[in-house]
Amino acid sequence: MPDDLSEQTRARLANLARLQGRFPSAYSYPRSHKASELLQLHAGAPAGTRWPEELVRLAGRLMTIRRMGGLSFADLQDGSGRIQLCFSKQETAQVSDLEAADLGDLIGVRGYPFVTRTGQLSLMVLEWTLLVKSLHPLPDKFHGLVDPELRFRRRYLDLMVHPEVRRTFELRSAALRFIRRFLDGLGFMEVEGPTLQSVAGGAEARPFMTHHHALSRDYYLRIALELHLKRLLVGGFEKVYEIGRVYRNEGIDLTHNPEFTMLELYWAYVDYQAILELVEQMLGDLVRALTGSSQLVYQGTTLEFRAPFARLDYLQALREHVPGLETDPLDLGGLRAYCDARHPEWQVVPDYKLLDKLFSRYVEPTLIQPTFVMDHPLAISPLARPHRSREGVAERFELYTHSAELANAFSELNDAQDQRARFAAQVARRASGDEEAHQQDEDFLLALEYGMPPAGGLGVGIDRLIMLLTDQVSIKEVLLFPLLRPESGDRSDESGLNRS
RNA sequence: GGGUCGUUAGCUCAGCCGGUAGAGCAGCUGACUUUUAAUCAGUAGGUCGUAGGUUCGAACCCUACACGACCCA
Repeated sequence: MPDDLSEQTRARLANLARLQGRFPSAYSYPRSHKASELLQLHAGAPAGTRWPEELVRLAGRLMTIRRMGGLSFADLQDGSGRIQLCFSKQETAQVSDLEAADLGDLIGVRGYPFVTRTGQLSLMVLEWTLLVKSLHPLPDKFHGLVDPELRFRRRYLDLMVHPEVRRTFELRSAALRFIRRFLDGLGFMEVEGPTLQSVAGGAEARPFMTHHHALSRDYYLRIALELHLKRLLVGGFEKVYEIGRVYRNEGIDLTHNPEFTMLELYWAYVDYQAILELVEQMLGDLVRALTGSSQLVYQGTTLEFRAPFARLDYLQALREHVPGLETDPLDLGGLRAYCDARHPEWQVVPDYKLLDKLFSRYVEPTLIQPTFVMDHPLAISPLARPHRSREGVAERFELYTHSAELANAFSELNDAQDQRARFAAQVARRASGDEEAHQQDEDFLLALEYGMPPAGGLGVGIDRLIMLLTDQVSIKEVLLFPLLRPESGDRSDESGLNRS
């Protein structure tokens, strides 16, 4: 045995050696019930009841043991919940083996249900077996795992000891399942675009770069799903969606993780009004499916998801909320002058980004209840179609809730020549140092030149949506494995088991 | 990128004005047949994030770095 093993691991290995002869290594353990099923089965039975004929088998992790000489109680946790086990010298010869059991061990038990004096449904164990030894102590059984860094680095421990964390991810899964079912029900087809792309387009963001050795060239990880889904519209698929990871090379904070999940959908022969109605219905139904009502409480604020959601014109909102703004927001010169006077700290911000700056600063904080912000300036909507009856704006909307953007949609630009001109403007921005501006994507333009049907499209940040649904403030709480820097220094792990 | 705070036993945390390290849980030994944060008695366990510096003496003061949390850009 290596010397650098912790005292606790050493004790567990000794216990393992003691049990190994008695319990052959298990490859399976047929279970008759899950913990919660058994609890439900006998819910409400009076204290003292026993079902000695009813032999059941459970398997799970030993979370606590309370030894009292000839009688011991323990809690067994499986995927469904926890149930109390009882080991009595009168009922099983294996009480002494229990001395070599450690918290965290996975065990299988056979026994019969009964209700204790205090009314707790428990399993009287007649026979138990070790399925695998846990070589490390569990986190504090009362306080759990508090250190956020440890929680994310060893998410398995977090999940093991915090049922509410488990519930967050179950809810995430349920929400995604709901969305897929909803879209499938409308006749949408789920597709998968490439994550390795020679041009990373569809959004304004810095991409990650990687290298393909056999092809001897660099590729980007995708920053959006958009441009390939639109190629599918050209190809004749009329209702497609993708739920997938995108990667953006930017900082990490409460609402940003470098990889996150987007939903994008494209629907041929409709405009953004149809998409708006779809969003309204999908989110309304989703909230109802998960909470049982049209309301959601997020950070103490009750959000009402009953249709119709509020509508707010983008330019109108700027005029109303930006103090002292006299000029037309579309007049970039006037905007520059205003900002120079009022926000000198934005002098390095390019003119075309001032709209967004002002919107974030003055309008977003007011958008608490679900609100569709309508018809954004064309200058900040390079993939959206110009508004059919208004100058300078696009047929576009974003849905805001609790001051956060949840969805972004437009009538998709399908004029190849206009798109080419928009890209050219983006490339000029790039040349002037804006690393987030779009790159020219000739391959995409070629597709557009074959003719993409008029269409509505939608993007939804799934992680932000899940945060809202699970009342979480940090995106790390809705990602199973958020990105962290590698731990510093020579990480000779505390068990030494991974080293030889 | 800037600022603030944090990092002490496997986990959760104390540690005063700088005087040489503490508790609870977990572990180990023992008692205990209705406990459920079991209880009781005993016991072992520490590169105090890392590297420097100041000092007779540093977990504590100073500097740099690493990782994390929060705030700002």
